[in-house]
Amino acid sequence: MRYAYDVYEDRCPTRLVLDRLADKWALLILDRLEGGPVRFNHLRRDIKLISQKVLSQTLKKLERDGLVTRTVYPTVPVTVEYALTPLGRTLAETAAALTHWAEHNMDAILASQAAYDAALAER
Amino acid sequence: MRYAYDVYEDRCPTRLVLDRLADKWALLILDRLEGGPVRFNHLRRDIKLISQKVLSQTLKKLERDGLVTRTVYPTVPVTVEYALTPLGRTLAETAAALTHWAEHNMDAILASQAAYDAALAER
DNA sequence: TCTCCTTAGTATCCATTGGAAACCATGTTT
DNA sequence: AAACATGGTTTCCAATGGATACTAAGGAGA
Repeated sequence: MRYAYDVYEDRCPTRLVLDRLADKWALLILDRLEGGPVRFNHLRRDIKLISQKVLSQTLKKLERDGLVTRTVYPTVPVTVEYALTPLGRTLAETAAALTHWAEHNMDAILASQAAYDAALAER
Repeated sequence: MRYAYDVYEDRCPTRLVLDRLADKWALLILDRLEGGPVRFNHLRRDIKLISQKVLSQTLKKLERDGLVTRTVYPTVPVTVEYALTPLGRTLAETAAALTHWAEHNMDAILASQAAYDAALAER
């Protein structure tokens, strides 16, 4: 069985989506939201070195795609909570697989990079 | 059980790896190589609209990370074949999950985007 | 022979993106 | 009054991305 969409085709909207998902920050945010709703500055503190601009932009895109909801509570100062939608949750599982793969296979990759660089320097 | 690495930490090398994997083109290339070795120009034709520069750069990074091998055959003109390493194959499965997710959930995302944009225009 | 085609890239240029830092409004605490 | 919290936007510069043209080596066709 085949899908109606094909990521290998330019013009295919999946390209736009893949472009969105294949983003370091988007993956980390989705991963981080899996445990439940999180506030803006909380995300900012958890995901080290993400800038406010990029966090804000990325959340806006994820909200537009229907992966994340944004809820404002009229406290003082205002509280804004981000949470996964059901659709977002299905993606977060896939995203988690990627981040876990990275954590899991880090040693092999570092070793390969060292060997590659050494071989290059030798020439 | 916990890993020795944590993607949420800056300084953690997994950040660099996630940065590499969280790339539209890298995912598409890994996905494409799952079926077996493929030549440079074949990849270029298959992955529509990828530029030669980006394809070349991405393959080089994947090779450095030990995910892809590059084999040169002294034919005329020269043939260069790219293939997944065993490590690369484990990642390709995860990458495939992402591209398939995109193909599978495209309609829901397009609908969400349309609703979001309509609500924005209304205001 | 001259020109075009193939291979797998590199080189160059410009536009878009990314990140660092400053700034904003609002209101509480010190 | 000054500092801190909230959740952002704005500004600026450096880095990245993509389009295009170019390279070298050799084969095929005119």
